[in-house]
Amino acid sequence: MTSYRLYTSEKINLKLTLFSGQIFSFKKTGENTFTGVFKNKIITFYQKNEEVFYDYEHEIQKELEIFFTLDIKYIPLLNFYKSICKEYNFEYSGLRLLRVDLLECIFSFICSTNNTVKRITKMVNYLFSKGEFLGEKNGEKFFKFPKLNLLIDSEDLKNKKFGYRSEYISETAKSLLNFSEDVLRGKCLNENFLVSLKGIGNKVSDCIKLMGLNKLDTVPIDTHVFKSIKILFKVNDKLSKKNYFFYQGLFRYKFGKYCGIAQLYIFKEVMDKSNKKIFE
DNA sequence: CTGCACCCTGTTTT
DNA sequence: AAAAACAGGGTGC
Repeated sequence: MTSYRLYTSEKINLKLTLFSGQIFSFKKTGENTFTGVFKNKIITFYQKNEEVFYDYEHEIQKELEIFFTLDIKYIPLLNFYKSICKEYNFEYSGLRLLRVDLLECIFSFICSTNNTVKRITKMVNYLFSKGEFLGEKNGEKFFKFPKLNLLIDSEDLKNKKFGYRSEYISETAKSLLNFSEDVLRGKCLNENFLVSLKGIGNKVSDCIKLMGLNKLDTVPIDTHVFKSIKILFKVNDKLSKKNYFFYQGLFRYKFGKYCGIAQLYIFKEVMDKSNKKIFE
């Protein structure tokens, strides 16, 4: 395990980014120190002033640039959003959109329905605990994401208070069992595949596309984002299965091909304003 | 195809 | 103190 510096053209706020409801597998393991699993190995990030360092088996600058979407320059993008939208501030805070491992993403967001970040985190940690043990950091244990056959025991999940999501996880694991990860990636890019899985509707599917499939023009519409859509486009409507794609199209037309990032920043502002403690 | 009750559980509000 | 509503939706009738 060696320590490396992550070189970034824009400052990253680790805490903001790792606990913003995009990924649920990182744990605080010290002062400004966060540990999780990246590409099946333990990674520890820590922030010293504005610089980010990481402990990993080897140097992974390029891979982390992808993880933190450092290939996209947020500051010009946010300036553009400021120019076309006065309802929100779009202040760069070091919050980054993440590109998350596809399988982790799928099962995390199945857990997310009608749920809070706190409990999603608990559930996702339990799923990880079924995987191969990797090691400990500051008393916390870390595991690889489990093989799919370890996720089909719905009774076990029910006992762990997964509720009606137990069947969703079990059924989806069974459905995905046949595919290699490469094949799966291709299939998930298909417009209709994700929503054909149990427990995945439009919103969860869009979360998976945005974070797990590098489709940055995707805007997952939850109740909070829909509230801001009503303000932005001056409509008074209810979100339904039918008009979901209409409003998504409206949002995409306004904010362009990285509108998923606009969504992330708007969502954050809405959460901050409504004083909801979702980020902890 | 649309609308709507219901779903598990933990927390907050009434 | 108990009940209802809500929480970053989805399913199935």
